[in-house]
Amino acid sequence: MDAVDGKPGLRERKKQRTRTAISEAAITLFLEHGFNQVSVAQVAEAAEVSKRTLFAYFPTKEDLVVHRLADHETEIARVVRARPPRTAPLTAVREHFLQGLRERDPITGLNDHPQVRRLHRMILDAPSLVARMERFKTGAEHALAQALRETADTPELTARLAAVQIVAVQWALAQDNAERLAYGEPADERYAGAVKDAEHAFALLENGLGRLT
Amino acid sequence: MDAVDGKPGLRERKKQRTRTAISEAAITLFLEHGFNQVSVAQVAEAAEVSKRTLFAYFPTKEDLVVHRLADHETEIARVVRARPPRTAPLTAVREHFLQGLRERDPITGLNDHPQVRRLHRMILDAPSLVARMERFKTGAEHALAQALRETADTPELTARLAAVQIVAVQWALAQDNAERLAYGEPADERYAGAVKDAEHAFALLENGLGRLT
DNA sequence: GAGTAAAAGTATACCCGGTGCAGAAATCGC
DNA sequence: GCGATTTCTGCACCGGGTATACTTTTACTC
Repeated sequence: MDAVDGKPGLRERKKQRTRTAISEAAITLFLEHGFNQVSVAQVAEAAEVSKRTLFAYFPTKEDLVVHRLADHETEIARVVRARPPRTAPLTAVREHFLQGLRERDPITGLNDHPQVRRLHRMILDAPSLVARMERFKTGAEHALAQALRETADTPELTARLAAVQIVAVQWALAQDNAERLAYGEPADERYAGAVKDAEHAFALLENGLGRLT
Repeated sequence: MDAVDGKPGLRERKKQRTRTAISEAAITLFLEHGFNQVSVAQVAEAAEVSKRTLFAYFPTKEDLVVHRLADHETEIARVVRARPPRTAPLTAVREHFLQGLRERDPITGLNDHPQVRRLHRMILDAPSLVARMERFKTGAEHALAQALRETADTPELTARLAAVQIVAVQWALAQDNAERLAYGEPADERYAGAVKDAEHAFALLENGLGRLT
């Protein structure tokens, strides 16, 4: 068995296969019966793997779900780093979010595909998953703060403050959208309002809460 | 056994005593050995109560610690509601936070009493407790948003956005202070810097991130 | 291509947080 | 005192997660 083909050896390929097998078995069962209603033992059995092996791939039950979102954790930070020269970080983030709305990126909360909605519902119904998402937010804040420090040489504290505000606002927008779709509003119908709300929110971020009396 | 004394009957008094007995046994053991190193069974034994009874008083292990902070969850909201007429909500929150700094209120992160510091360390060392604190933040956001809606008739979305920003910033300030004290800086020495940072942070909230390039 | 070190997987037993249940014990109201 | 109600308890159980000791599989080398 020469390595004529791609780089990864048999071992790596097998590992990858088991990993996706476990993940897919998990998602399937969780979507069907709910996160709390399915035990990891059942997932392991469905994936034809021992419980111990499952935990070798995913450190906790929650990771079976959230590992798919790991990439988004640093997304805002990447957007800030990759922004065109002489562009304010906030502008870059806003444009990125608006683009997400146009593309119905699930992370904006504006995607009403049944799969996405069911996933959303599943997460909201499981407190431990919600808590895990919060940790995600924290990670995004740290990554963004670092990006701000490094690309806009913002002072330490200012970077942290700006980061937590930006992440919090973006999260709130997404939640608001998702909430409305959960109530049955179609994404295409919500789109205009979502854009207006986003623009309002980013304007608030840019100009501050000073107007509030 | 007449009820010559105060109102609460024997039953209520006993319940209250058991409750504090459990809580204090828990805090003592947790501070001494660490949250994860002590099992609820040990806490129950120390409080001379069955495990089942412990869970009748505190729904989860984490609650043994966090129930003491329950009051702070709605603190910001109360401050906003109780603000003098014609005062901006943000002003009220800022003044309250500055007062907290002066009084070394533990919630500002500027209290270096050994007890407080050990508690802080204990929480940070236990992921499940950190997660629980996040839920606290969420509760504070909701309460504040409602207060803004009701006392400044801020539109729904604006209230939510302002609330998440304010809570996030205040939390970040407290964390920054606590972090520095954890490094050994005395509270009295940190005080001036903490005030300056807080004023900077609230100015940022008021005037927005527009200056950021 | 056989042999072997290293890696991956398994079975089993265990710890801990949390719950259901059935009955004992304490408190209350009269 | 006495019955009704509440509280407490012991025990068995579930599910997530880990330790240990063992077998299987892959990779490397001659």
